[in-house]
Amino acid sequence: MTGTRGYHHGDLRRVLLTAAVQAIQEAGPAALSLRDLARRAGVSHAAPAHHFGDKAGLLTALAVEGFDLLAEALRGAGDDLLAAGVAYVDFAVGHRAHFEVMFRPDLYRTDAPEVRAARERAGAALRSGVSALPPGRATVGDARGDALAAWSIVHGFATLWLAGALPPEVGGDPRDAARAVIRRLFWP
Amino acid sequence: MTGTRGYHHGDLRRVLLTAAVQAIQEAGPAALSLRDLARRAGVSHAAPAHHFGDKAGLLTALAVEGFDLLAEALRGAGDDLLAAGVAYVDFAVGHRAHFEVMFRPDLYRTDAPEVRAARERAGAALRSGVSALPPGRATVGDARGDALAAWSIVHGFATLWLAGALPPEVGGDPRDAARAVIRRLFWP
DNA sequence: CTCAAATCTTGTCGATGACAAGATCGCACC
DNA sequence: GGTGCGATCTTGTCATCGACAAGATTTGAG
Repeated sequence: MTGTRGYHHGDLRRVLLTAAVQAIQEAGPAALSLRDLARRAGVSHAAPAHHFGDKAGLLTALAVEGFDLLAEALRGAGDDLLAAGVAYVDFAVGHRAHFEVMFRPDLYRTDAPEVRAARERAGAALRSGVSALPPGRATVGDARGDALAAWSIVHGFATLWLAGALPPEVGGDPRDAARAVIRRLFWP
Repeated sequence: MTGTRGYHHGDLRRVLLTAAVQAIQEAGPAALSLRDLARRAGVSHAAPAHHFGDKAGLLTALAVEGFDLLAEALRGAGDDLLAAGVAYVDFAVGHRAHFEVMFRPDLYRTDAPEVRAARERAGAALRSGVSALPPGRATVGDARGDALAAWSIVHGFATLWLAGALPPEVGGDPRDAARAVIRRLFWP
């Protein structure tokens, strides 16, 4: 139970997921290799298949974990729109590997029941974070449209940040830059 | 010059790029295979390497082409902010393969000089599209911040749309949905 | 204590990317 | 009109990868 010795690893599933996060942070999801993960974990090349079936299975598990981590982060931000937006960007930067997998439907099985459920939990947290518009800026009509606009702007900023597409003038702190961007949406 | 006969293909480079666009649209960039492209083009498995060096080289060429197509699309939209935003989303949906490669730095050589140049051309077109804010909504301070917010919201919407992450209530026409989202940024 | 299921290993196959070496073509130059 | 050289494409090869099959080891329920 304490480590990696013995025939049975003890907690291989978790170790593989953690190694996958590490590997994706280093070289992106495209370069991910199950055999490399097995080497990192000190097990044989076929061990990962037992826990995840195939590569898409491992990434499916990673996506589920990612949506749950995102839901948790958004809940922690409370009902404040600005805080929720910053939390979204902060999650993307802080859990880059999860985030990069979650929105790449060609990499995993988006229709798996666990994925649907986790995605729904994150969606509920997101809607809750957007539900409270700033005072003096009541919803004029379509609250769903407000939510979509808010999601779009934070998702776009996070994606551009992660892609390294933003010019250097934006600065080095994603939270500060994100705040300035979000403010322009509902505090014009 | 007219086709694929003979030892020399005639226009293999272009044919391979077109086949790559097709293949990426079918199965995503992760499933792209140089040997599959060679089969589609009717050439040997090593022919692509001559034109692009390696897989990253082919995707680099695809990214350059994508940034140039984007610049062209944005210039076509003129100086209208709303039109430029819709054009951005329209480009992402209409040139899905290019767009999915352009913002994935782990897939190609983002520091190649041709990439830097093409990216700069697209960036200039983008800034020009955002330069003219709607009447009655003059820039209060930071025009660069306005541009970043506009880029973020259209990029985020396009990415979420392509990922199939948006709920069905958004509707089937990305241009209409994008217009509604963009309007919330500068016409609150 | 026994045995079945869970876990991991070894072995293998087809596919892939990258590289090397050779064949063929086209064109500038004489 | 030839000729040689560079560009283009082919064939051959190797290490790596994902997936699968079959076997070995361990755990734990009964």
